[in-house]
Amino acid sequence: MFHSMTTPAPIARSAGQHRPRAAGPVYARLRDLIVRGRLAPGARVTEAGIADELGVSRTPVREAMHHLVRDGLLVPVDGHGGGRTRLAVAPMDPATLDQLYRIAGALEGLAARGAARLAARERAALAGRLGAAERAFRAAAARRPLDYDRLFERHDAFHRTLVDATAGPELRAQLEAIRPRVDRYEWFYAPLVGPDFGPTYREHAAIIRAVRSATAEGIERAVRANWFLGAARLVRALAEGGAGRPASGRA
Amino acid sequence: MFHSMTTPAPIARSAGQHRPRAAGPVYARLRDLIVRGRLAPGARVTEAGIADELGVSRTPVREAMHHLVRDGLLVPVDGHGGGRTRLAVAPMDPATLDQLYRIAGALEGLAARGAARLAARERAALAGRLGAAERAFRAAAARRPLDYDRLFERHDAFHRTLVDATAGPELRAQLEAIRPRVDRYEWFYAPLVGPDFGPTYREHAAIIRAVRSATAEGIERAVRANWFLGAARLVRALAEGGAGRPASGRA
DNA sequence: CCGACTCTGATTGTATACGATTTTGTATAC
DNA sequence: GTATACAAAATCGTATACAATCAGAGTCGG
Repeated sequence: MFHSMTTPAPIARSAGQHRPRAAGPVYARLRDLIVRGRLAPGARVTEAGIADELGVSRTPVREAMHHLVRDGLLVPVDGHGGGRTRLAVAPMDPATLDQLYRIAGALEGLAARGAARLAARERAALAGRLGAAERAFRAAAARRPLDYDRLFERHDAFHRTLVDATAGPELRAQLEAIRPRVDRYEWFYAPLVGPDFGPTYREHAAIIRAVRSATAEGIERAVRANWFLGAARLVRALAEGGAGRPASGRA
Repeated sequence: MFHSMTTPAPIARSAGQHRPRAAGPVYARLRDLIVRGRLAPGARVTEAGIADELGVSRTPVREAMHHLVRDGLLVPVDGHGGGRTRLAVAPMDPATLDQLYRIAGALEGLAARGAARLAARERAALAGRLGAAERAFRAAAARRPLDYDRLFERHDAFHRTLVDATAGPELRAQLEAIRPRVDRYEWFYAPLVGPDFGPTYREHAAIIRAVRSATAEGIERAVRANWFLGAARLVRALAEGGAGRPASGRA
């Protein structure tokens, strides 16, 4: 397993005899593996297998896997009637994508309403920061060849700027909870959408305008539109173009 | 600990020598303990303590506690800077309550939009079921003395009827994820609100009317209003009335 | 009397052993 | 050739042991 990984090396057994907390790194590693498609949808994942692969015992792996189940990146596989739970990488399908994006839109839209309660000075400052983030995103989108890592980072930064300025801790936590899955779809289908980011540019611009001067309802509408339309774009691209990025993992 | 529990007995060591899956029951038990206030906000929770109390080893308790952290019912206590995480029952405060209810409103509102896409016949049927659920809720609210367990069950049933008919699996999962915390606040502050459920009746009636004949926007607005106004009621009740239900747990 | 230091107890994180159940592979009968 | 029965491997859930670290009490010095 993980034949395509660039670093199949064991987990941080780096310095000294210290036994660093392994569950966190294991989780992060597994999550990224799934989000970036190195572990294909449907691939079965076993505790011992991952543990061997990463050079830790089953205990932290088990904890990480439970975490991933909670994230929706791993799902219990069919039979397990007895009480046993065999896990596999969650499948990807357009219906889930649509729901996920709508949820993200509803949550981020709810957060963004808070921008209307900001003082005029702060609203302007936020709009300015969003403009800067958007410019950075466009710059990344203009580079050739496309650097997807950078592009995703810039795109995330735009939304993070908005959320950090408007959402409370609970809302932020909710958004963080679904982000791995959203990122997974984004990463997977990106080649189908790009390199034409025109609609995204326009929707982001509308968000910035709304943050600058619209009512709470207007801001929320703009944010939701971005997510809802993004979902529609991806679903359509999927229906037309077929499979997305070739998964280097194995099924 | 758990002096006030009615059944401090060990977990299901009931039949045969079978070792039943313990993590699930441990989670459910701990969650209910917190939701119903038997474990007071701020109370520290240790793995070994719970394990002894419930007659299982630390392993399933550990799993359950991680689950509860994810639910937001347990939080890492102050320092934990090193890499160690001591856990305590999450505190309760009006700001969190407000955010939680707004999130629930946004999600359930998003779900309820789906009612507008239903066939006329099914919309009417859903409105009928909601009406029945609402009548059951009012009946429970009219009983004296108030049976909170029954009241909560009926109230949940109303919302569940709506969500089950309109939300996809992802959205339902999101709502389930925040429900324990919502229930916790609901349970804790109920004595402050009741027995005057007039506003709740009116808001539920508005939801039913909207489901019967309004647009997606109208339905969503009605659902949101119920949650947003509910949050406002609880926050206000808290500000006026002071502490809610006396916690029988220890701090 | 107050502050810094040390030591001990408590608590978490990880590793490993064991039992139980499911799944898979093989051989045999029809 | 197919299906069934049995055996063997695999995998999960739990328990327990051990190591490392942190919090707090107690003590000593100023």
